[in-house]
Amino acid sequence: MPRTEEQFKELRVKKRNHIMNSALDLFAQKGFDATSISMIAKRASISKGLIYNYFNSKEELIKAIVHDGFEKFFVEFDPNKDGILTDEEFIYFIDMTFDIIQKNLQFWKLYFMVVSQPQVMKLVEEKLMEVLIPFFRIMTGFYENKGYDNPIVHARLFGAMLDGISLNFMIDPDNFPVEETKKLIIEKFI
Amino acid sequence: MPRTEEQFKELRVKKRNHIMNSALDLFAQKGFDATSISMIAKRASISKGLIYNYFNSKEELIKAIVHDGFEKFFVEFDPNKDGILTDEEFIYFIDMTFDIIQKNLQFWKLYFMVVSQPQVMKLVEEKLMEVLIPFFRIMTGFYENKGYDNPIVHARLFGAMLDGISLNFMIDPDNFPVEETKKLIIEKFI
Amino acid sequence: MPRTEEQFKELRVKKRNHIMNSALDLFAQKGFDATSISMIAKRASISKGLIYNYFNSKEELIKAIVHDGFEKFFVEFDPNKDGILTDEEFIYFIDMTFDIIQKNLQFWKLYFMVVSQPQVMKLVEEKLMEVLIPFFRIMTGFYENKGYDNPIVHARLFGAMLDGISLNFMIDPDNFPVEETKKLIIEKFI
Amino acid sequence: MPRTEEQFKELRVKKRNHIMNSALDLFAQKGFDATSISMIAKRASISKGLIYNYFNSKEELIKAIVHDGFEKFFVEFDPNKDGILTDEEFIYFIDMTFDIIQKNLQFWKLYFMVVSQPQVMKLVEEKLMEVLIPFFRIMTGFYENKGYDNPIVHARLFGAMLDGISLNFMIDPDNFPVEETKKLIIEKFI
DNA sequence: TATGAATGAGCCTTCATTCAT
DNA sequence: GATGAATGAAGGCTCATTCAT
Repeated sequence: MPRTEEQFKELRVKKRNHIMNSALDLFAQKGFDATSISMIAKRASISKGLIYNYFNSKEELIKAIVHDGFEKFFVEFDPNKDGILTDEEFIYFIDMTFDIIQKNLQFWKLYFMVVSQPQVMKLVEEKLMEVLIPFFRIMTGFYENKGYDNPIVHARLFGAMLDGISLNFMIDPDNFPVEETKKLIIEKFI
Repeated sequence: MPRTEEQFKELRVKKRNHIMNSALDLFAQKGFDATSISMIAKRASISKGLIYNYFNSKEELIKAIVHDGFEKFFVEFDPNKDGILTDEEFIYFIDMTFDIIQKNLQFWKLYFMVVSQPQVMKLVEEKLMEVLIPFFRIMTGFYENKGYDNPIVHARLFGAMLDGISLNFMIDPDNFPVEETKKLIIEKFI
Repeated sequence: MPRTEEQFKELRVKKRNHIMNSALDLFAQKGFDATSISMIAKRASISKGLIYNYFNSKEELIKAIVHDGFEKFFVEFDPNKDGILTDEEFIYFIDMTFDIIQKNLQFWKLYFMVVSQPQVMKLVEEKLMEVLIPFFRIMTGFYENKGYDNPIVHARLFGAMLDGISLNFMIDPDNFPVEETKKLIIEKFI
Repeated sequence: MPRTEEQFKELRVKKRNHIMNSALDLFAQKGFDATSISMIAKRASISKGLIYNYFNSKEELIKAIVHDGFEKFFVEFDPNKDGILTDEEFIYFIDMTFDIIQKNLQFWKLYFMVVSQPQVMKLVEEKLMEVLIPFFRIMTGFYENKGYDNPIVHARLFGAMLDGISLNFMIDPDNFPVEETKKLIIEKFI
């Protein structure tokens, strides 16, 4: 009894995700260059060759991981999709951000790795901008609506601070004072 | 008749620095793994082998670069070395920080590369802490003296923000609104 | 459709032996250090990289060769496996020894190379002892049964002489008076 | 006050010997390839360059060591230089041999290393023969005078046994039953 | 005579990628 | 779709030897 095309496709998607997750774990733990295709294959319990059935190269693989990760992040940001952030949404967003980072620690480790390694950054620059530009637009709008005279600088500082916090949180997640930091951010940036 | 010991020593120090500078350029530009010893040799206009006359391994080389860089940074921080930061010193420090980053862009690229690549981070973790711990102690003291009730969280947030700003500045130095950001930081964090 | 596990295994065993034989030839002919992985690959008509698919390092490779060789030797010694050597078995053993050396000249060259190169000896010391200790036990038993008062010294002298003969035979096999030497040994050591 | 030419020459000879001794130690301990010129220089407390002032190459150096060692051995063998060995001289020779080996353990380690490494053997083959041929001539003469019908085989077996004993002694000098072995040799080979 | 910086060839090893099965 | 043997380029590193001083 042959499977339907649908079933095949679903299987492929599942396996593809499985490979990406295995790779993400290793990339985040060891770095891009220090992770070999062999290691990924072993971790995913498949053969080396099969990886090339799903991704054309190691670079395509990390590209796919980063793209996917940002796609997910994008969906969770700006809840009602109107491009406008109210104070309540802003607070909710801060909450969400820590939540997302905590749940996807691996991915954010990868993110910083990518950002600080030019050779890898090139691969994902475009996708990154696709996410960051709307983010800055919304944040700038938020400060504009508050009537600040330099909303762009505010937005950039806020973005930078978020990067910094993520970085620090990621380096030592267990000792980071999450709740108190949230409060302080809200106090200072709203 | 051989050179005097003095002559040899001077030669070594000079050449060592030359190698470190060449390596820093490439590490910052391409990343640690993507930079080969061959490339460093070519950039420094010396033979591959000579590098190993000055550094036992590629890892030792990056270690030396990071150590050196932090040593310099350490000297410029806390101007009067009393471990106490006044408001004026704080403002001066913000100024200095941007200055230092601007002048040593390469080094700070390297710094983020190091922090976000576990395999490299291990090599310099100790030295890094040697610099960061006093920094946090002083910052915590600063907020304590201001009578805030959670000086540690303030200090961490400030540190994180500084990381984030450096990172953003570093990625796109030409379009970063330096002066306005400085003002905003002072306004928000003093 | 991939090969069956069976097919892969057979392939591996065959290729592994092929590599070991190629390596043995060269090690025996040129010495361990003077034989490069490149040379072995060329002799085996495979790529350098493939050798590392079968052996983790050059050291592992020589280790495997020595282990294998001794394993074979061990099987041919002490024919009826009772741990006791009769006069007839002793004579047979002398015969066998020359035979084995003659047939595995390469391997015995390697053996002396190994024994006299500390850095290589370390690698195979354990395996060597695994073979030599039972050999000495049996030889000591042989002289004990003859009622000699210093069977251990007899056994050692016999072993030493065998080493020496092998060494001399190996250096110039064509001019070595095999048959007459056998007779003389039997005459002197029985 | 300039030194006389004589004094210069003596100094050169002394330094040359010093280098050779340092090198011998290391060659015997680590093997020829595993010993670098740098290590020899360090052990001799001189510069790398100076070694090349005394020896044209690493190969020349080991050659000189082996030549020198055999020269010394040759002098101590056949005490009265008449080319004839009496029973007493033979016994004395056995004694001497163990003595010499014990006193020059390093050198004899080197000897076996050399013999079993074709690449090195080539370098000293000629010199070796220069010593071995007279040795065999004398030993053959010894057995001829005793009226044996195969004096050459006797001589070769004796030589081989001496090699074997030296090898075994060298591998584990502390546990070798020197005195008893001497007795046994005399008993069996005279 | 003596030094050690400098070279460059060559070594061991790794790994992304291909391909026959 | 799936396997893993096989390749080949490149990387880090060592070391005999040379040479300016």
